[in-house]
Amino acid sequence: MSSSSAAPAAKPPMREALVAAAFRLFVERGYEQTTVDDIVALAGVGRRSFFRYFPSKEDVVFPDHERCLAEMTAFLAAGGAEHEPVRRVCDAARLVLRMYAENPAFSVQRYRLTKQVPGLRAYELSVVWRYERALAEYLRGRFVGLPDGTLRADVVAAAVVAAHNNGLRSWLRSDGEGDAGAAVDHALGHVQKVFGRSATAAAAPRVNPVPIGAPAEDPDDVVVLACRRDTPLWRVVRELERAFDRT
Amino acid sequence: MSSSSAAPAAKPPMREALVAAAFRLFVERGYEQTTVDDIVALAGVGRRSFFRYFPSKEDVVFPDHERCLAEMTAFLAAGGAEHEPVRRVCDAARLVLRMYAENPAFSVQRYRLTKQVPGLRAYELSVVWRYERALAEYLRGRFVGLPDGTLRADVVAAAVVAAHNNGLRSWLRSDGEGDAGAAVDHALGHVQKVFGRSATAAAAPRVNPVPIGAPAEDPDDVVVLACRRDTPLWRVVRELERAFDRT
DNA sequence: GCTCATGCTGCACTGAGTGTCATGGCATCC
DNA sequence: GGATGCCATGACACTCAGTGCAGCATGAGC
Repeated sequence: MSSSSAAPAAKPPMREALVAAAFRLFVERGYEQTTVDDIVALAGVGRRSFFRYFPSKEDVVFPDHERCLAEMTAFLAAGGAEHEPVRRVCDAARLVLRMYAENPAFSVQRYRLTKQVPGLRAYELSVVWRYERALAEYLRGRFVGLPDGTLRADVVAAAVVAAHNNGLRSWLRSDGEGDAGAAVDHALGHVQKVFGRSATAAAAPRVNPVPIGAPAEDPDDVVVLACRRDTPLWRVVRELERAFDRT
Repeated sequence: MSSSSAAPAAKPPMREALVAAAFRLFVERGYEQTTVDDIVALAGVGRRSFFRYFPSKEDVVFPDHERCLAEMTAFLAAGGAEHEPVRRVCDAARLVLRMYAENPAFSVQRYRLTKQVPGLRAYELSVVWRYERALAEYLRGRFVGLPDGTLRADVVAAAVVAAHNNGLRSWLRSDGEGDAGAAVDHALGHVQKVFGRSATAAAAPRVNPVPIGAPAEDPDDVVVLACRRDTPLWRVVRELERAFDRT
């Protein structure tokens, strides 16, 4: 009855069987106390088959990150120059959150595992690093020509990943009860406030002649005036007036 | 003749002998092509002694990070509330750079190794992660009470680490020829411009009553006034005057 | 029925990492 | 000076992750 007609479905269930067996044992007796032989014994398959589906014991804990990374890469490659770069990478980060939110129970279990097993933490870091590199590469392309383009790309990518993880972890700590999307949106919104569009102005420590009276196409848009603290007051006022006159 | 009188010196040179032997073999025939038995054979010691000095084969590639991490932790713990938080973590990051710059040739060799051996890259990521956590913990303490304090701490820590690594890597790519300090200073300066002190104001879209006329203890210090773009001009001026009056 | 391909299994092997015990130097104490 | 205890090292055996290889099943195509 299980017609294997549809193309992308009906893959061999051995992968899922191995993941299920592995997590049962990991939760029961711990990751390091579980050998690969234990896993394949419980799954009822040969030991060699395990390493056919997972290149290492750690990989069975993160069975879907490879797919998600491919999705993110495709998402970034698809977006042309019509999107604002920082917003684009924030949206890309939300793809990762979506993957976590699809299986809250699984994600929470995995979070507890990675929190206490150093080897898994290291593995997770290498996964996160690949996400961050994907974001940074995209931003480097978008920032090409800007002064310190690669530096800004790296910094923004790191900030986005940190914010995403901050929101994600607070959701995971709540055992997947709260609203994952809201937590991450809030965190990413913070980063967008700091870097989105105004980052250019904030990085240049001189009076910024942006027309303040212009119509507010983005209500959250801000104008930044920066000066050295010892600037004479009359100069601040004069530069302000000059900026206002440009309107 | 080698009087072992001084307390902190004359430690067993076996550690250094193992590092030297390991690196000779790593650069000669590659990291994965070198077994621990090869290393101890070249160093002329027993295999068990290797794991007495290094908990894993990877650790021999990063023999001084543990010490550097301890230094950073101490540095952050020593600094009271009199230092500006973002500047403080930037200075802490410079401790890592100093460690790299002490042995340029060694650092460049290690860089080439970690660049092409995935296992070493993963290990390095876990080391960097511990630095980042140290910075973030410090910042969380300094940002306590601020809205989104932990989020800001995580984001700033990630940005500082990313900037530091950006500068460090560009120096390593130049085979340690250029000025490492200048590269990292430039990168960290970028982050300080974005987050330093003004981060609070930039993140909160309201007038920030920082006393502008105060003496400039730091000539690079900046004051940021942020407001929504559709704020009436008279309100901007009034808030400015009010801020100035606080001096 | 034969064959070829594919996927699974068992087996043997390498190499990292650990526990345990014996040895041998070295300082101390009597 | 000799006995004692400590500590660093070394030697051996063991577990377990990961890999290469060879055999064996099943299922499709001719």
